Amino acid sequence: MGTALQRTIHQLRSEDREFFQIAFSVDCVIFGFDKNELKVLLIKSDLEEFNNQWSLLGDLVKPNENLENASYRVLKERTGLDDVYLEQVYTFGEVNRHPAGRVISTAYYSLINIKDHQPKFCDNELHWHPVNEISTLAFDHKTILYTCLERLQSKIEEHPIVFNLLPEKFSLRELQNLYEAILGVKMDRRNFRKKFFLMNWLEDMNELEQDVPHRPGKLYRFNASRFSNGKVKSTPMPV
Amino acid sequence: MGTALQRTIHQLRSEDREFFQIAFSVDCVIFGFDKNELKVLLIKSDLEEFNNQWSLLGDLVKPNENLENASYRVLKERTGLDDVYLEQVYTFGEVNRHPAGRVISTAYYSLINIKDHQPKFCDNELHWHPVNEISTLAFDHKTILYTCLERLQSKIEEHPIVFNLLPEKFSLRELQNLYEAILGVKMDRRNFRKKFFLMNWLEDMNELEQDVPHRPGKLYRFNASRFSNGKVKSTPMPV
DNA sequence: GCAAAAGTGTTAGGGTTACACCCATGC
DNA sequence: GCATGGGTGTAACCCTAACACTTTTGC
Repeated sequence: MGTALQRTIHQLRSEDREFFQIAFSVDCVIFGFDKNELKVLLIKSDLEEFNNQWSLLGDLVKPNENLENASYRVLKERTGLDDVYLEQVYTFGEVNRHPAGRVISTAYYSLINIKDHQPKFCDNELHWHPVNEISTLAFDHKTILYTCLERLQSKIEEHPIVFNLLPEKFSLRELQNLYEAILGVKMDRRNFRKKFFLMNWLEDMNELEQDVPHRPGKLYRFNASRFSNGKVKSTPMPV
Repeated sequence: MGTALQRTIHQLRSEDREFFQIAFSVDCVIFGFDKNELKVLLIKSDLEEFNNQWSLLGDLVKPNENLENASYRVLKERTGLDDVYLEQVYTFGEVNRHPAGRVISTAYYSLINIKDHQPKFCDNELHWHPVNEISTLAFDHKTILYTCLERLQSKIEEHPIVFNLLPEKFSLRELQNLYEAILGVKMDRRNFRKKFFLMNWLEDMNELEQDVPHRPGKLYRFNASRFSNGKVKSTPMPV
């Protein structure tokens, strides 16, 4: 199956060990939202050490490629998407975190809209897993996943990034379901609506949901110009 | 001056370029507090490319050393201190950030108490610089410094870490001056006292300041047990 | 008409902010 | 006694959280 450098980092086998002094990789926690669940895109590991466990998508960083570009490349190769939201979270550098040798890895998370892009990779070894139902992952990927999830949770409290997980037009109910899925809490519907309208992040499309078995809700889209005009609340603690 | 691997990463010269495919380093933003100013510990760069500019303290990560240990080692070698507060912030991986070749670097910041430890390194090329008076630094170290400062600013809003910058016993005035120096804002004295006593992080030592030309203030120390018992306020946004 | 979710306002409580006077000490 | 900063309380405001009924649509 080619040389070590032709494999993705998580396919490297113990017999590749001689190639490494310190290798450097990126791992992408690719979040999606579907059926009211937060999901993460995983790939089957073919390392014997990890016996068919699932792992995050990652790859070695090339000598002439910066970290963010490496993450975009992984995303592009695996999902066909560019122009996605991407944020660096943390770098994992434990000596024995990879069985094939020393691999330091920087974790990024990205937010993509499953509905518009799922067909592009439904036929390979990738799979969307509900974040809540994941018990084990290969390597230290469970730690990486939860570190990224915590970052996402705190990020959405002040920044309008969840829109990257939704179709262009969405109802307030969908938006609230998404917040509830990410934060793992239930929220009050009236307060949620009030807060979002106060934030001034939404633009009313003057359209209604279609094909719902109940009163249809209004559709909105994220209005980036309103956000860049508006100020993000900052609380200059501690007093 | 020895081989490339014997030099610290920021002393590497262009003629060392051949050694690199990708090298990996840590950079430490070492914060201190003195004379009501937030300071950072810097070292003179001897790269000709950077013509005597100041730079952060850093070093290459060894193949059998994890990232945090590498940071502790830099701190120990340079300041004689271990057991300091240390937090990873961000990894900087631009292709051309180091003139000697490709160096990816993970930034950590640490908080140390200048007053108790300054004598240990007053005689070498290290110097404490007021953060507010820094105009340029070697490499991308100014970006690294400000990234770490922003992390510190948000961190102290919810976590009791500033005590690492103070002597064991301190007055509320000193504590407030420290918060003001880090956050770059003025705060109301009465509200500051009220909030801190509510937080329940402080233990009254029943001692007073000495040798001050005015009414002496009470001395306190941080009470870790109170903190671990107490809950940190969390605001489950966005609603 | 019935089920299901959309849409809508008010109130109480808690936290934050703004603000002024007396007190203790050194000189 | 005077200069300096320590120590203290209250009131207004804002934000958050809790809470129930009517409306619209599909079936």
